[in-house]
Amino acid sequence: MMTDEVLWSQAGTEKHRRILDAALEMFAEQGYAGTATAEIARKAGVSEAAIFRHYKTKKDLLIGVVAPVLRVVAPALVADVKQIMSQRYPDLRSFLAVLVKDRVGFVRRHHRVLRIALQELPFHPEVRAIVDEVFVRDIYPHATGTITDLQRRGEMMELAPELVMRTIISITAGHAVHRYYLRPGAPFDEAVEMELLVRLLSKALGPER
Amino acid sequence: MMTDEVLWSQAGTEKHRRILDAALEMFAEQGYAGTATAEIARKAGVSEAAIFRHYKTKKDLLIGVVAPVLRVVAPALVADVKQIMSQRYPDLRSFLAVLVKDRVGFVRRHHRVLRIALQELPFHPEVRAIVDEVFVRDIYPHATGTITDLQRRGEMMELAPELVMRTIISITAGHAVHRYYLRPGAPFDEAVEMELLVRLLSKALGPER
Amino acid sequence: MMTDEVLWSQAGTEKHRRILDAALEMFAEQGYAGTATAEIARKAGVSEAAIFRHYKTKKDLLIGVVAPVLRVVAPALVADVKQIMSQRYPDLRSFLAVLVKDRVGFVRRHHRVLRIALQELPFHPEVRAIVDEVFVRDIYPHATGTITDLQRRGEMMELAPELVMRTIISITAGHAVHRYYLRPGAPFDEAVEMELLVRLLSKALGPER
Amino acid sequence: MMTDEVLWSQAGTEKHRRILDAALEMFAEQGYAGTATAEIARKAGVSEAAIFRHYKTKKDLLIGVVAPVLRVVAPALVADVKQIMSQRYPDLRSFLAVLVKDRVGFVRRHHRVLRIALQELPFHPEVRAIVDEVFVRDIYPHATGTITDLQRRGEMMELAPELVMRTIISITAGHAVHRYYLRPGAPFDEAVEMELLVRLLSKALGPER
DNA sequence: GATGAATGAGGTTTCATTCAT
DNA sequence: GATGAATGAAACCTCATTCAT
Repeated sequence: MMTDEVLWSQAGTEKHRRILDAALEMFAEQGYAGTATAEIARKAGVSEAAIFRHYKTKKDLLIGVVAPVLRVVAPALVADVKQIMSQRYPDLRSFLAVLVKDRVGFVRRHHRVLRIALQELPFHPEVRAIVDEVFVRDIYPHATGTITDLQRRGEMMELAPELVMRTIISITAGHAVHRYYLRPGAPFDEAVEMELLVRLLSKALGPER
Repeated sequence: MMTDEVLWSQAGTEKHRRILDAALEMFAEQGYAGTATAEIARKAGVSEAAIFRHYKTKKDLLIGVVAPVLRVVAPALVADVKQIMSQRYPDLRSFLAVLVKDRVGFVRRHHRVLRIALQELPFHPEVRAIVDEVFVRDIYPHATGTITDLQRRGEMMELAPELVMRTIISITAGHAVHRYYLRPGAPFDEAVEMELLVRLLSKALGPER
Repeated sequence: MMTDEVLWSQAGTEKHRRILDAALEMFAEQGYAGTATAEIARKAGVSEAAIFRHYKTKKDLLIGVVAPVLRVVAPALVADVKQIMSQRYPDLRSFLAVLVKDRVGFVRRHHRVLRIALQELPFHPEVRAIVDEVFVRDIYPHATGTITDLQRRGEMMELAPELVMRTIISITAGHAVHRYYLRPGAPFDEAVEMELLVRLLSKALGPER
Repeated sequence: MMTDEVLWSQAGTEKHRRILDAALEMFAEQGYAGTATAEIARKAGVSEAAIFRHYKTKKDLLIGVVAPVLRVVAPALVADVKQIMSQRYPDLRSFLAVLVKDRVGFVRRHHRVLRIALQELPFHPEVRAIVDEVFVRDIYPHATGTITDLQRRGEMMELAPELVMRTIISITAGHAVHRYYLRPGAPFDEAVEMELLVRLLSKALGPER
């Protein structure tokens, strides 16, 4: 089960990796502005100066934590989606089953980075730019094609692709926010929850009677 | 149309009100940790010391900004919901139409306080406590009754009330997040969006075929 | 005998004045880059934060130390010079006697600020700008008039006023540099030195045989 | 035309030379305290560690930059002066012509090192020691001899040799300061300026009428 | 012999909070 | 009651210097 820490491809040294791990955890827990570089250094077991050797500023460190996941990992997963999309499914439900499973897994693996990205989105133009870029360039175009295809085949209601995406994201994210943000630590059965998400989305987005 | 600033019932003096207005705006824009008390004082046109006359600490000020809306206003609106719920509707759709309109209006009026509450939720137990309290005490019980009633009448699919609520909140919040958080300033037609929300929720939550 | 410290007209409070005094002394002794704000604070007997309450940055403090003398005091002395210039002297020598005495006194009173100004001149455009401004606007024009007048009366050799000034300044400054910079603390007789300066300048600038 | 960089006789390797060149330039431009060793390393195209292989401390590097010029080059030029002095001149003016030309050339070739030496003089006893040593041991004795000789021959006014030297240095340095320090980059005609210096010095130091 | 990584000490600046006036 | 001044603590960041590789 790949976790965020595995993908510090930029980090050459062991200490560099520890810095990124610590920053990831602290930023997710306390927010960017609420985390002191000294705390990160302490948690990483390095000197503060070591942080600033790798990142000129604290904000560069934030970018260094958030960017890899959004820029390196997201597109990789988009490839999965493309592969998912390129296949034929007997119906909308089977398609959603595969898609939702993939997305839920993505969120599970990267929920801390995603939390940071969302939390800092309104405060840092740089973070917003990365999110925009990934969505507009990598995700949106492919999704549009698949959605219109499903609609042409009568499997999905007529609705602007953008709104279809927003609906899928809303329901999936609602689940994620509840799980990781509002009730962290609460027990839950991922398979059951996923089955529910698929059911709700199938009904909501299925063709109108 | 009532706005956040109107409800500083606690604020006796003009200055006190200006402090709360300034804090509301800065906390929403820059986050709690990213806002200096000096900035708030400057924006409010008062001395920093004036802030600390009314609030012992900066965190007290945060509570002073967030609590009124969640504690005073939310229950007031719950009363509306109760009234909404107590009526009989020809079908699920008409019910959702009224409910969604009410909720969307609430978010429109208080979106800055809501943003602060959500942003600071994970960092301040005090804020989380308020949100929990309002939900568990005021909203959840009433909603449960109404939902089971609708299900008994065959208007709504069988699903734990908590999950029904989460679905309604997810889709409504997804809309709000998009509007106020991801694309602030983008033009949009509230009536059309609300109609869409109702349509999607009707389909998602309607009885299974 | 007025000293630098007297002219902190900008300093409202006792502590503010102590900050400027300490900064003046430390900058003169150790240079701008070689002086820590903590040292200044300690010497002034205030907290470091107090410094940054009055001056946004360390460089602003430098300007705050240098500017008053160059901008407020220099023009005041220029007025003296103007008055000196407007009188008639029996010969070049008596004129130079008055002028040199005035200048030497100025340097004696403000040698620390002048030292700072000269030391930091090449590193800070702001300091250079002030020096340029004072010279070009206040000193150069008046001096030009007087010099050409003396030349018309046959008391002074023919030479571009700018070069006359540079000669006067060179010899006077050479004396000052020796006294305050190269051999600080060495005993010396100001009256004798001044008499020598006048003698050399009279000969150098007198009409050619 | 020899420049500073040529005389790094101590520098065995190419890298060592590049370090000294870079240090010379940065110290002259930004001052010793205002220059980081990292900047020097970057400009020299070597690692910071390389600097500390050659010089134990940053201050040692300063000495390594300043000392060669003052200790190795200055005496060499003193030899020239000695040779200049040992000749007979028809009058003071021709003597000064040769001397001034020599000195002005020296300053032109080494103005950056001289600037550093002057700038750092008050902050580093080591630098002061070198300057003192060169003056007291190499330059002063020879100059004294020559000056008294000229005075015995009636070519020069009666004045303590030290003061004669200070006068020559003041006027020459005034010219240099103007050229390299106050108005760097301004166009000027060295021959004309030198002629002026000789004229002024001849008049100032000539026998009294 | 050279370097990239690392760091302790210290740099400037900001912050929430207090207090004399 | 309100404020301008003040501050201790801590923020982010830089520096000269060392050391494992």
